[in-house]
Amino acid sequence: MTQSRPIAPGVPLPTLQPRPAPLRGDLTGCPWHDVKEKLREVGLRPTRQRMALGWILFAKGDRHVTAEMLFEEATHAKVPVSLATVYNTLHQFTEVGLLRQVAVDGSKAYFDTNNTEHHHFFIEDQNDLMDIPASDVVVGKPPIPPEGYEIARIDVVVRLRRKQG
Amino acid sequence: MTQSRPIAPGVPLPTLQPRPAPLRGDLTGCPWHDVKEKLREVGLRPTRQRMALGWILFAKGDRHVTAEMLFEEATHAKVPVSLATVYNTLHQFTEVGLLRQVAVDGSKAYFDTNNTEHHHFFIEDQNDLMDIPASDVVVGKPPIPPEGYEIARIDVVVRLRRKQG
DNA sequence: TTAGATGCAAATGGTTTGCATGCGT
DNA sequence: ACGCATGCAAACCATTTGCATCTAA
Repeated sequence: MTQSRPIAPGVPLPTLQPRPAPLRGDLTGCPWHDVKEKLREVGLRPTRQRMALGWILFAKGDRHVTAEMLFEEATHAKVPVSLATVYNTLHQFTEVGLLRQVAVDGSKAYFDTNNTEHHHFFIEDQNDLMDIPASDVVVGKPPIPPEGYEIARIDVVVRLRRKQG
Repeated sequence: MTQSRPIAPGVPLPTLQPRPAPLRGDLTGCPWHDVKEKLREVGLRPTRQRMALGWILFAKGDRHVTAEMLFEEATHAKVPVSLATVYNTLHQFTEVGLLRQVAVDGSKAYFDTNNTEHHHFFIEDQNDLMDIPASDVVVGKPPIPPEGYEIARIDVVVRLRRKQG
């Protein structure tokens, strides 16, 4: 990461009208249509590459990806996408709350498709991220922020190392 | 940050003999001698630039610095140091437990002179870090790591934003 | 004397940007 | 058609590295 782009705080929920009820009839279970709808809901035009990236990201359940990983997957999937677009898309998705950027400090930026309240294990030797069930880490009493500030988010990263290296 | 260097886990304490008793007589309170001793204790040769950087870092109480900040301070203090040496020194200090690298994900790496158990506020707009008193955030029950792994460290970053931007 | 430190500049590598071209609405 | 999206390549910037020169022990 090179420039300081604030990690999307909380969830700056959709600017567009949230569908009143998610009754999707026969579209249910069709990832492709789900992605299209997801994009519409947040006001992003469902272009070919956004659809493809969204499909890769959200079809397989919770994931932690770097730009490079996503780019590679897209390429393998024969989806023509440039790395710049992958970066753009990841950031746009993050801005609208579809993704969450995880601060592990490593050299790369990680994006998490799970935008619910939860924290992470980080395996240092492998640069590998995994979710910790929300129930498993309890942040006791949140600290009182200084005057004029409020808590945007609390990140907990539990760093793991191999037992007795 | 460009390459993935694992954040120094726990505190890989000194390789050298820890002084049996810190009875320092008239040296007490002299930051310069303290730094020299600190370096000796961890087995680092007290060179001119390490002394100077150590003095800048540790004389003023708890601090959070980036390589650039430390470099600038040293330069202002008329201490001839190259940026590369600042990086080297920061990492060496971190390896021996004199510093602690903080993962805020930002574009830069932060180093904290407070290596005791504590967590951080991070003010997103200002890229500013501050300590949270250890008592103020309670990580309830630490999560159970996967088989074969143990917890190296738990990092908690409380991200702050200005109230009602 | 000599292993370890330092400085400089060049290389690295993730990420961003500028601008011409493409595509969804 | 209009304007956002995309691709490419160059720019960026924090950090690292190679190597020749110094310096603490």
